Amino acid sequence: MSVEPDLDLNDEHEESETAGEEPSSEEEAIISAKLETPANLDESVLMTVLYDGKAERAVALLYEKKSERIYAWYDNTGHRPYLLTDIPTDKLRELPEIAKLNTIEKIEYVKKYHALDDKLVNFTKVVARDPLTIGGRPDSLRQKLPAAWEARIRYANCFMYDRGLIPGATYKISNYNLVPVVGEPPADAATLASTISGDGADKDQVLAWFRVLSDPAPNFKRLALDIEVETSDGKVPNADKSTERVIAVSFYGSDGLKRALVLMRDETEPAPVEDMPKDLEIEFYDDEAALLKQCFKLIAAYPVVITFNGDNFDLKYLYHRAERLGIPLANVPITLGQREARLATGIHLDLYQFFKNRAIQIYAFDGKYKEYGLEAIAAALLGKHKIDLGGKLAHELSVYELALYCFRDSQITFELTNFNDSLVMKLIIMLMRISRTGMDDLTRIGVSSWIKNLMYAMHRERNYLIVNPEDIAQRKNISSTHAMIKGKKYKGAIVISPSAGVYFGVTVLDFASLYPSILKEYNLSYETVRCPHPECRTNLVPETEHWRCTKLKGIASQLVGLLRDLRVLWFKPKANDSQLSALYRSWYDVAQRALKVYVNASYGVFGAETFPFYCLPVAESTAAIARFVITSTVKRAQEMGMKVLYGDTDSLFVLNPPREKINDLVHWARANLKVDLDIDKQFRYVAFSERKKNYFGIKNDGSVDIKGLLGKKRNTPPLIKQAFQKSLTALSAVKSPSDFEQAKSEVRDILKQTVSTLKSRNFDVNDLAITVMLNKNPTDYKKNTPQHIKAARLSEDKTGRKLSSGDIIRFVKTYDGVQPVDLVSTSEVDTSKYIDALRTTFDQVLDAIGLEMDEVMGERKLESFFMGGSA
DNA sequence: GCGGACTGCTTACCT
DNA sequence: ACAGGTAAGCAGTCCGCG
Repeated sequence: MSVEPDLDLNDEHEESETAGEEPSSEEEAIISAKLETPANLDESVLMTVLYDGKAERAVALLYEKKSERIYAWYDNTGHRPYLLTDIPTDKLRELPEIAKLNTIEKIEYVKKYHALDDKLVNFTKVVARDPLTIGGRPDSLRQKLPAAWEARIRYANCFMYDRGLIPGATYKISNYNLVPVVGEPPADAATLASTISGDGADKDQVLAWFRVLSDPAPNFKRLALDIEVETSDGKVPNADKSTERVIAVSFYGSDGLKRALVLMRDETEPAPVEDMPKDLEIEFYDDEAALLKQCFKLIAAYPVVITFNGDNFDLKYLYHRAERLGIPLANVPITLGQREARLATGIHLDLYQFFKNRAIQIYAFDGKYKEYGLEAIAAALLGKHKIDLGGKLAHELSVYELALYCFRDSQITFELTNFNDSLVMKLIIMLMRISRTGMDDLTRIGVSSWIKNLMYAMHRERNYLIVNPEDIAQRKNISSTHAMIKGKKYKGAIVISPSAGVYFGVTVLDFASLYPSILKEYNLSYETVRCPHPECRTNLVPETEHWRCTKLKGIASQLVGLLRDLRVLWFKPKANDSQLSALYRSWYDVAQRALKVYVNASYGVFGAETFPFYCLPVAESTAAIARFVITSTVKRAQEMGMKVLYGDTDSLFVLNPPREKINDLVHWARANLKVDLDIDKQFRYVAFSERKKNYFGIKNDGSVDIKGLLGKKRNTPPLIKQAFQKSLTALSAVKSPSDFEQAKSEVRDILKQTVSTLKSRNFDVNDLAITVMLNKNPTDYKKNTPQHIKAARLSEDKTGRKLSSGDIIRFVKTYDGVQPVDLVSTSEVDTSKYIDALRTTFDQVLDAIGLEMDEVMGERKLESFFMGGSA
């Protein structure tokens, strides 16, 4: 059995400003004829669910573990798209626009729990034959009805939620039916499930989570690919036009495939390069179309294909190039959507999209990479690099050099999914399960959509109405605090001002996942903050006029609480449990990391208008309670005779606290504030200037923690950074107050040395480069022209290469403004600007250790260096 | 015409 | 398109100054 490919116009098109709108999804649902639809299938991972317009049915893509292939399962339950409305069925049938529609299959009453009003409500459910009848066209039902609910959910997702399908989990096909494969939960999980369910969660539900998250993922068969394109005019190749030839395509497969396809251009007798990997197979082609056909054959042979920016470049380019060369579309496994390149034969994973996700960058990888290029990410996570062409372009290489260059990119792209025991693949699978999101979507959408998807699924599971964003806004678009920052909607966290100085023996306490704990313990959710019950109105959140429900447990509160508890009480301890095999430990570690990513974002989304459950009072209450928690704890600590030096949001820096007092404080916080206070770390000493978010601390083992200081910022020139690093090394040797004189004198020497380097111009301009990232395209800076934009424009003029958002600018300050670092000579450098920068960078350290710059530099004021250096 | 006070823009950071 | 808070540098504006 096979299915014709078809373009499905699904739903969700216009009204892009509407919160809760799906990203355009129509084009996604192109299913190829190439996938088999077997009657029976062994254990398989549910990869994604799509809608097949031709078949008019949802289709699940499954990765069978045994055969390592993708199969399709078509819905055989007769599920259909629908929406809800409050118009009674008989009235609805009389409406002319309904009467004349022949794609409506059924109109019936359903009861839904309306959480905002805490009551069961009757709705009319309009079931249609296809998603476009519901939404996605100007004349769709959702546009015609005065009010509609659940009409904006992509059909494939709607189907998934109604069927309770969990992407990433294990299923099989048995006599054409899709059935979950459920493992037994670990024996000791039952006890814990009772504990967690004590908070209002259903015990079976907790056990279901255990089963799903504990099930290890297979090691997916996959193929990484990368292409190189000729660039005759020196411009970046345009993937929408594909006018230039594809000169190389390389592959790296999990099965050991290492191959490069290279186009023969002028060379007749290619000369191999020295250090060619022995197992790299190179195939030469005279005909570009033949090369592409071979490329497509390989792509089609793998269930998962990995690229780095394939959505916007590699696969897009290949598609349009194939079109241009007249390759029949039936031989091209790629289909292009609005925002992604899809494969008819499997799943396309674009790692660029995944790593660019802020939540992944910050929480999963601790901010180890700061730029989103392949080179930067591979360097940070793998310690591997692209081949340095030293300014040459790919098409200027010999065919062997080109093969090697291209191949290295495929290799590191693959390794990004393979390092650390395939951490990235596992993380993706785990996040798919938690967020109820297919692999294709998960890697392309942000956390707010991950959370939205799970929330929708939970609403359907419990027969809650999925309310419209307007329903929430109408009832509670109200704020009662003022943000510190202009343009922000409400007041956030508290930062305690430190007093300048060096403090020996500092313990840092912090509240364990404070915001999620507050959502859980204080019953915060869109329906429980400012709930409809008059009797709850006195249960006020401090500093606000919001009240919290005393009668019912909020759905978001419960969900966040459940995920938090699973992480803290189960997966985190199990990840460190030496009783368990290494395999399970590492899997549990992935689980706890994925849960952390998810749970950490769960507060912020309530303050984001784009989140369909956007509810300012929830975000505001969370922040207000967090302020209450930290201020009360500080007060309590002071009453107990402890000195609190500093604190930021959820942390307290305490001077030499006795162990018993800490224990008392921890118990007090649990009992009175319902939050867990932990010992985070211990410093031999901490040095504060009086700036907030700005200090350094030396741990007992001599390691250094630097926070917020200019010396660690990316836009500080290397010369100054190095001086700063050296000074901190000197300071890290300080063991007691009496060691300070020595360290101070070293800092003094470093500073003098640096000033003299600047003054004598005995530097490399690269060491003076200020590195800044473009957050917009250079043409989009309308309000003013910052220095890095001036430099960027100069650079564009000179090289002819357009710079764009995400690019890095390196520039140097000169006597008449700025210059890109590549275009500047030593004599143009305005050294006084750098002495100023050195001063501000060191002021932050010197303020803390009780020195002054002028004092450090001796009698001669810095200005005199400046006079001597310039003019 | 010029400098100081001010505001706003921009980036990078912290939690 | 998860949030707000802080530091810093620079661009641009307004005002006063006989």
